[in-house]
Amino acid sequence: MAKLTKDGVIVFKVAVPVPLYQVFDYLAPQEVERSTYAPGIRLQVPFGKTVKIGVLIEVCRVSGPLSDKLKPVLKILDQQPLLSSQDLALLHWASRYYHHPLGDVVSAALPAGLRQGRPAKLKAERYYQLTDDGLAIDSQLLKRALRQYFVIELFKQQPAGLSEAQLSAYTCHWRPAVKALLNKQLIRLVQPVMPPIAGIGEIPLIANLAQQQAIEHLQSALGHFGVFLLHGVTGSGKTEVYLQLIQTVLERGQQVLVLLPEITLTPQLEQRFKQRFTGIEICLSHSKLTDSQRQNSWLAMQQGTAPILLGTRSALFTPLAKPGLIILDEEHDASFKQQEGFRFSARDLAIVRGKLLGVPVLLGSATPSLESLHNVGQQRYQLLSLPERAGQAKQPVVQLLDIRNKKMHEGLSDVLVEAIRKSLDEQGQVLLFLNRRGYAPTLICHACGWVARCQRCDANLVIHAHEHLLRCHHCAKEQPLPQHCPACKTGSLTALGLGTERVENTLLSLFPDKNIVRLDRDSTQRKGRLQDYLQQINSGHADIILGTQMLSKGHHFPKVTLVAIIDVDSGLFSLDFHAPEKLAQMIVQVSGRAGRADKPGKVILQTRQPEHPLLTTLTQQGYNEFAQAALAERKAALLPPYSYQALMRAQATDPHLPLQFLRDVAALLTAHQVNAVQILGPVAAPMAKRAGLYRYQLLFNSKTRLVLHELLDELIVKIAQVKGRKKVRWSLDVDPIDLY
DNA sequence: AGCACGCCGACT
DNA sequence: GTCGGCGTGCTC
Repeated sequence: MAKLTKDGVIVFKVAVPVPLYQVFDYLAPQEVERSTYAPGIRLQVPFGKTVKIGVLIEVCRVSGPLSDKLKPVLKILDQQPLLSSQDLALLHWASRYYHHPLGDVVSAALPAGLRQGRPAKLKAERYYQLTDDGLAIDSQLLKRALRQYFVIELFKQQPAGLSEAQLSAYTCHWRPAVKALLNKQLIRLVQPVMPPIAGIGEIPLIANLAQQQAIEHLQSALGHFGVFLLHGVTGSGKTEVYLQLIQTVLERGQQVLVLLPEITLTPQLEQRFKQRFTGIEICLSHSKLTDSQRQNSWLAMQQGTAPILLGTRSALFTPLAKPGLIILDEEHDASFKQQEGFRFSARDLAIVRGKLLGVPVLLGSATPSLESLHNVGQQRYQLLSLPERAGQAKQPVVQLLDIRNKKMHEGLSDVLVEAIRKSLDEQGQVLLFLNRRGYAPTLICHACGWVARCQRCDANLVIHAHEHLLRCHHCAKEQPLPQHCPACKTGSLTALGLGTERVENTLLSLFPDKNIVRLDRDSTQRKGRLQDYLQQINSGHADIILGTQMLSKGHHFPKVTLVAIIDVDSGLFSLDFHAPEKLAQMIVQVSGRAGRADKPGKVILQTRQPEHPLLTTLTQQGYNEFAQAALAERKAALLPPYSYQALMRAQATDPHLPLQFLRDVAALLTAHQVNAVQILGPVAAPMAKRAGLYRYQLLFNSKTRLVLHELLDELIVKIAQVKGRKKVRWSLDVDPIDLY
């Protein structure tokens, strides 16, 4: 097998999708032209007894003796690189930083189809045009089929024809209408001849002074790397800053990558983009799309045929033919961190990517993460503030409501009930927040104290009264709601605590003539249900809106005048040092739903801890003061961002195995490392058993990033020596955000 | 992660 | 005597 020629042999270094910390060498096919050797192309290679699709990382000319293990590449799948050298540099960086195998990292960057070796062809766009009949027809005749009417009107405005992507940009659900019109021979399929229409739809809003300053500052920053934190209170018009800046980038002929926490939860933002950039193709990439839709968005950006991509965290890796700007909205949101497998932070990698591409990165939030604020303090990021609400809207008034020794109606104090009544009398909408779905979190026997526990998790089962069942919120296991206590057979069972279902019942009896909408994962599971409810809320049909976390993300409810957080205390006592930050962000985000338009808003926080410093600082002095205080605490305790952490987790059905594994791992550390880096554990995870698996963890906390990463590098190599490594599932989480 | 090789229990 | 259990080791 070994070859040695006068000029040497060409060897390909290939990233293969296996969890191994190395690249693999292959003999290059002799017949291929030099031009196809570029890194970033996909290759089919033999791997063990199977065949895999890998990505070419490096081309080497080797003239010495070769290892006889080398096998030849089977097939070259791309003529042009799918990933540019900057894309590959980002993946390399991520692989090193997160100590994750490069092959896996490369896989995460490719859409499923390309990963499986399918051709990198953008699906040919179909174009449609009016026929002579279609041109002549009086569209009023189609009024009975509204979609068809709307579509034919569109075609009349665009006599040159429309592509599928353009139709999608104008309207959704156009396919059945187009099919019907084709059948009626009012439109026909034509050869793609048209360039995409470039025109700005909706006219930009008039920006206020702060917005204008932010826009101008950002416009002047285009063309080179820089990180900007746009801190805009809810309703201050961050989106308008994005839109006007994007317009400038498009005019420069460049592309924009916009990352959102959960795009399915922000249809309003997508709508605003479509309205503003009418007729411009806006690509989407999120988990609700099919693989082929995501692949098409990926290729359209990679080839430069589309200018804007809106996507969730994995869209970060989408190649950009003409990169101009990266925007990451709601940068504080935890869903930018992948929580399994390759545990990357899309926010942190966006900054690395911006640097590699030489483009600005814009982070936006009403409640910036402590890390980002710290980076502003370190002058690594530039702060742009939008301190006031756009238009007429006023900041809401926040009240801490002490409910100790107060009369309660299933979690709602008299004072709160009166406030709700008053707001409803004044024709305002009321929004109630309770971050616990189901009827009640605990089912307990009044006679013997038995509690309904999940058999597979260290957790109580939650009562879901409408469905007559008990459900575990950690493993999704369900069982029927028992009628009698399974332990003592005689005792009566009592529901302990509050969930949204229970509060909904209370509200129904307190306000029988009001329309109450409950928004949580249970009530919105059916497709289209969420849209339905949002429609009811925005049309003013809903009087009281009750919901969980869902309410704090992205939705704007302009008619809401009162917001209440029913149980703010439940967030005050977590072990995780990130908890206060998350609670403060939640409170501010939920509060931001109040009084967005002309009506002033009021926010009530029910608490039995009215003196708690987090609550008093936040409500009396605001988020910035809270953040500075929280950062001071982190600094005193030497916690991130003043230290650097990594968490190794291990789990197995037998509790002994992960514990022993992590002990063996800890034993691999040198005396020097044990001195330099704080090592906590191994200990059982806060929820030691979950879905039948016992979980343990080992935490590393280091004053310097370099020392931590050197330790992890050595550890990863040495883990190969640990006997029990195959009997557990282990993972390494760099910069963990929940220590569970 | 796959996949094969390898050494110990209940079956046609 | 075999079929198959999953422990261990390797993949250019």
